[in-house]
Amino acid sequence: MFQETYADLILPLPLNQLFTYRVPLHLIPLCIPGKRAIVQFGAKKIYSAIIRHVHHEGKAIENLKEIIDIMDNAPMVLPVQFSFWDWMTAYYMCTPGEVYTAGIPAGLRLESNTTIKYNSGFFDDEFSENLSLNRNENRVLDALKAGKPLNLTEINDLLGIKNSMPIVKSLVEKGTVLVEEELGEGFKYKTEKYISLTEEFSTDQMLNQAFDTILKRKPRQSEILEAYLALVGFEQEKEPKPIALKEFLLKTGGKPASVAELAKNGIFKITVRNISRFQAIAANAMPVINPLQEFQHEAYLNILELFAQKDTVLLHGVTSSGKTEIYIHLIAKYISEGKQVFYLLPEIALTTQIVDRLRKAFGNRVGVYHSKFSDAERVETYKNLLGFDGIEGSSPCMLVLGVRSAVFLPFKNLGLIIVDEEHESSYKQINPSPRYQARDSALVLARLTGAKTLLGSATPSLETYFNAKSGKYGLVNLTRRYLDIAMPEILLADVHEARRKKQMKSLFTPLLLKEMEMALAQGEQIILFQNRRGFAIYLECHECGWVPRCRYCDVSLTYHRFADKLICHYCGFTHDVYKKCDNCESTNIRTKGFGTEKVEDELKLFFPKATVQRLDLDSAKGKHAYNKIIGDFENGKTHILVGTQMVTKGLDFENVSLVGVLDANQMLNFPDFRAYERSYQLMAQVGGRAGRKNKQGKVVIQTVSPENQIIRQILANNYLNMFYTQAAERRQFNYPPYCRLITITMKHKNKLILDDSAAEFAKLLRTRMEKSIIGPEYPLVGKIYNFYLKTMLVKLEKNAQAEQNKIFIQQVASRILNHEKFKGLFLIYDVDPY
DNA sequence: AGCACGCCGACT
DNA sequence: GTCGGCGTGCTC
Repeated sequence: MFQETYADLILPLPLNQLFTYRVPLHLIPLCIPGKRAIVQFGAKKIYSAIIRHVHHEGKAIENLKEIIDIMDNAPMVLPVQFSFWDWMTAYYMCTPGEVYTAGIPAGLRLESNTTIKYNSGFFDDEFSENLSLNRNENRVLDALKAGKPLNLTEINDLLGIKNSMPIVKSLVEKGTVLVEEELGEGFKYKTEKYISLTEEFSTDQMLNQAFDTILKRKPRQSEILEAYLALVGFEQEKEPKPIALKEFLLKTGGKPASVAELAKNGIFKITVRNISRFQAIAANAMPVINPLQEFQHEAYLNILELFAQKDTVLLHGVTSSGKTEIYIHLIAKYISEGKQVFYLLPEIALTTQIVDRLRKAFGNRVGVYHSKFSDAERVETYKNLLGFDGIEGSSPCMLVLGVRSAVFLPFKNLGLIIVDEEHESSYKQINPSPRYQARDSALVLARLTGAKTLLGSATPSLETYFNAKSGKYGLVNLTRRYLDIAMPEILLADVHEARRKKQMKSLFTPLLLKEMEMALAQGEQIILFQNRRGFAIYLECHECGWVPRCRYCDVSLTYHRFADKLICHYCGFTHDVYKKCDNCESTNIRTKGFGTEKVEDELKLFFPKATVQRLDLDSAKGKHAYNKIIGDFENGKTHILVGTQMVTKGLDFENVSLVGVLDANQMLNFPDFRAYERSYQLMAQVGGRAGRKNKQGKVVIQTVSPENQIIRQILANNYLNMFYTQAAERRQFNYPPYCRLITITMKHKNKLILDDSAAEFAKLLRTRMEKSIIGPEYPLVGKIYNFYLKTMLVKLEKNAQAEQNKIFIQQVASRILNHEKFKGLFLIYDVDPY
């Protein structure tokens, strides 16, 4: 009996369901889970969707649409990845489509775009009199007649209205324009032309004949042919060797026209090959793996021993203990056993420094997956791992260095995952959904693939260290520094006291100034750390205290000197700098607070001869800006580097003798249960940048509370002490690692409805999770983009059935969302918030 | 997320 | 009247 075939597909949309399509007969043999299918969704949109299940149970829905086409010869998403996707969807309370969007590079996700173009078959002379076009319709038509096709957004911009659909529709009805649905181009191979002898002319005999006849009076072509034969080393009866045209012309100085002539005469064959977008490492580059020092070797053996019993090991090694060297030896071991290694690291730590080091050790087998790479490059890496990148002679990378999103790569033979700087908060994706923790996700990936995981950090997160202490993870300590470089000396500068004695010079204490002068005098470099978070510059009226605020959000606007504008950090709203107070008309308006920009300015006053550079999100925006700043500092062009968190990340500089923390309290006072842990981590990491082979470095911490617990622990370089005191607090107040958190953010345009729905939501949740629900409360910023916000914190007991609880939350949520009274309510889940 | 549809206030 | 904003519902 004939059975209709159906496929459940994942569409790249935030919809909490799969969609069933009919599989037409001719596509049935090709329809395999993991491949992409092209389908129409809704009235016009066309997407590439992932085939999740193929089956014969037709839904009760009439008129199921058919799959238009199936794109791939083999699955793009492997069975293990589907397990991983399913886990992520359930754990982070997101939709399959969101995981698809996050996990597959954009070049592999096709989506149609609506374009509107002038109907050239339409003759306006004949009809224009009968057409009554209004002003907007005329403007659109004129623009289309004069220029290229436009999309809807462009027409919206052109007219300055939000929805130009009705206008386009009217124009279509009048026959003046055409609407086309175009599928995006997606990934394209980078190609290169190659030349070789045609088969016909692949023998001595034929070549001689060619020289004597066809090329007799063609000296240019003869030269080219001779040059080719000399270059490739012609051998009788052997396959003719192709050579890249570009390379050939460069080496021989020949003209492309002569080559073309030879091809026309049937002697040369020109082929087009797909080539890699990544620069090849010279074939003769010998792998360099430095031997380990004895204490490092011990740790290495220790890790391997623990891997025999545990799936996860934490390598807790002080800064400059040479963790990377140990990683390299582990990678070499796994690769030699034919296993792939995935090296996960934070965005900012993935620098040329580390890539070069690993390339030196592992040559061409290293793949890099970074957000600064173009999408085409990411597609290439993705396909390379699948084993069909279409590039001759390439094989799947054995080592992949990647950032957060690399956890989605299709490893086929994974043996080891290394998570470097494991404590880094940037492993957590905040927006958009899925709000996943890449370190935690990597652990799940390891479990699913049977790989081992090594977590590495000088300042492990409380969660990880807790797991190591409890025996869930193996623990290896590295307490010595490479070449026994001394730990830096840490000095406290009491800002409070300096203020009292009127000794503060702008942002600097006398101690920090003195140390800076000394370092500069000896030709040494300085890093200054100022975490601007929550402390940006804003304007204030000195007469009445008025502060400019965002029109849409409940926050004050911050001043950006670079753009000379006031900007809302939440919605991006910008406003010109106020010259006059909006409240009292006074012109006495000043800036308050300080960030890295201000520090940079002040430094120029105090140290006019020193070169100062700034490293933060603003200054490192461009593709190469970051590398330039780091490079300048590395080779000594810059004397003082001022930066935010970015300066703390895994960079090693030879000549830095002094690190200054400008305001430790700003971090300590941040309203978050992780503020102390973070402050410790940041200060320990940035402090670790100080010190050189033969000289002890210095760290100066400016603070108003020198007796603060964390400051004391930093001073004593006592991570363990920090761990125990912080863990005790977490236990007392029931925070991770003693429980799991979920924050639920509710959004509505109407404040009253928001309050009502939030109260109702909390009430329903409390029926089953009485003690676990905190709030709802207004967050620090109570209104963003004209939406009022309320948050609720869910604390799940460590051993509670987390999955059951999440399902319960979602059930309650759908009741609330479907409630007539609460229309227009949005919910955002953040599981394990950071 | 798009996109269609329908309601409603504010202009020519 | 009609234009354009905005809320609501649906997508195999």
